[in-house]
Amino acid sequence: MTRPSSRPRDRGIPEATVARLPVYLRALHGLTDRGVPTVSSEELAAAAGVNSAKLRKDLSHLGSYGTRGVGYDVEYLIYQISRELGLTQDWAVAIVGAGNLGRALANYGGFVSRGFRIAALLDVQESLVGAEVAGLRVEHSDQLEAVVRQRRVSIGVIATSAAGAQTVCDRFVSAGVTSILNFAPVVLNVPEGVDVRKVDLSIELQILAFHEQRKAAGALGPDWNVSVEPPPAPPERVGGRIPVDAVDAAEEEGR
Amino acid sequence: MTRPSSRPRDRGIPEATVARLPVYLRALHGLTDRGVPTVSSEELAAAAGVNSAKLRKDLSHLGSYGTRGVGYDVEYLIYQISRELGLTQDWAVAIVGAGNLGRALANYGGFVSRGFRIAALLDVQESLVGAEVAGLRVEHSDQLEAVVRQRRVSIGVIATSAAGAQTVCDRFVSAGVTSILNFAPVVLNVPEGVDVRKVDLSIELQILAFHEQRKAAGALGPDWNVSVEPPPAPPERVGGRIPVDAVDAAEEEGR
DNA sequence: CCCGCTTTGTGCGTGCGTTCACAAGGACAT
DNA sequence: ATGTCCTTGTGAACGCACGCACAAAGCGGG
Repeated sequence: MTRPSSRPRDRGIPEATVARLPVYLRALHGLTDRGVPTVSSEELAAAAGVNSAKLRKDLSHLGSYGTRGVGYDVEYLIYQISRELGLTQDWAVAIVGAGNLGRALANYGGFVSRGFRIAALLDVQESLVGAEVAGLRVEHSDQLEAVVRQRRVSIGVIATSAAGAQTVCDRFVSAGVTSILNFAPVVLNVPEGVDVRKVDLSIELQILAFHEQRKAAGALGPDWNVSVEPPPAPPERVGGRIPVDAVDAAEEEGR
Repeated sequence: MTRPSSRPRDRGIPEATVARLPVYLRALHGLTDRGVPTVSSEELAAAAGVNSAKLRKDLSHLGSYGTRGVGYDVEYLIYQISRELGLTQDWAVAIVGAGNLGRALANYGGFVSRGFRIAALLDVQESLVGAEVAGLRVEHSDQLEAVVRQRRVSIGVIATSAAGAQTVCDRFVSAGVTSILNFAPVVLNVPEGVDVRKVDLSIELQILAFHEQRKAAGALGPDWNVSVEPPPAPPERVGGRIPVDAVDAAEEEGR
């Protein structure tokens, strides 16, 4: 302790910690709803599904907001975490893509309750423009730049198909958006200084499948999954840069 | 190298690697669509948005499937990764919750194209039962256990509200599901041996807000965000278990 | 057959994240 | 005022992950 006060000693909060703060916040909100005034690291950790030592270390990065022998004041801790995450101000969010996912996002209550305000819902498809979703009128994507500037949008959400995502991203960036949440299954290219977070629904399923397979594999012995289908063409190399039309080595029908 | 062959030398693949394999897979599919037969680690890494050394190390965990001086055979690598992830078999998935999110998931093409088959879409709400979504008839949640057993469901997706999530989870588990993908904003309690992956839309936004705030903070100097609203009641402790009405010690305003 | 070019596969150093275990500190009872 | 009890905050050890940089290995040309 170099500082006498209980201020965040260091502005560098580990990424891993930042990612968990919202979880703690949610658990704390649950506690206030139940009228709990004070919570120990052990209890809060259980509610958040983490190790209590990890929780304490995480919280210690924001400052010394607990009372030894007692625990943390729930209300106070909520405020401190919210402030650290920047949730004490409200953030204007624009969602591009009013398909199933875009509509689901617009209707998602978790946004509004955390200081996020859906400033616009945009789509290219004419038939969707003008429709009302979650109290919002769907606007045409042409309006993207105008909307971002006029409504002070600082976070862009991409809920389009993979094909259109990069274009939307570029337009967000050139309009001044520096934080983007991407649901499209593509790797976005952005300049330095722009943050992109990715949520890929199918990736999560694939990770689950991997573990599920492994559980099953244990019961069946190793190598149980080789050749469930004919192993498609082992390396089968022929020339250095074979042109596309060189489809001579047909081999067996791969997969 | 202890093994002469090019089989996965070690069955322990790092989690971080597993999480990236689906990304590589997607990039590889993009390459086949463009007719590219062979790819170097440098190119593939660029397409996947990672470091090329990391990519090579990741792939080395599955075995030695590249050719030095040439690169990787796209088709072959796709097969190997797919097999490792368990995508060569098809997985029956049940989605509970036919709200906006549930419907979005059912319509999401990324599932089917990766070996996942939506076996059922369930909801408690009577008004939704019977509706057709993505070629599926919405069934009542009562059917959960029956559906899981009869259709060999091995992965459960929870797209309900926070309130119902734990119940649905418990029912999945007791019906024998050991892999769960949770979209509800709660920490699920599951027994040993059950894998849960969590996707929380609002957490991602909160992480973005944190970084966005930090960018803005740099320009405004430190402490710019203190007291944008009155700092709510510093610890204000009095007794061990103070009733809500005990509000006396104001202290100095802590922070 | 040999040589040089290209790209893989990996040994190794470094840094981050997690966990243990305990000293420091505050509250309450006596 | 003092001692006991409880919980925080953190020093230190450990383990995983990342990235550099290079040796090993295949390919094509001469």
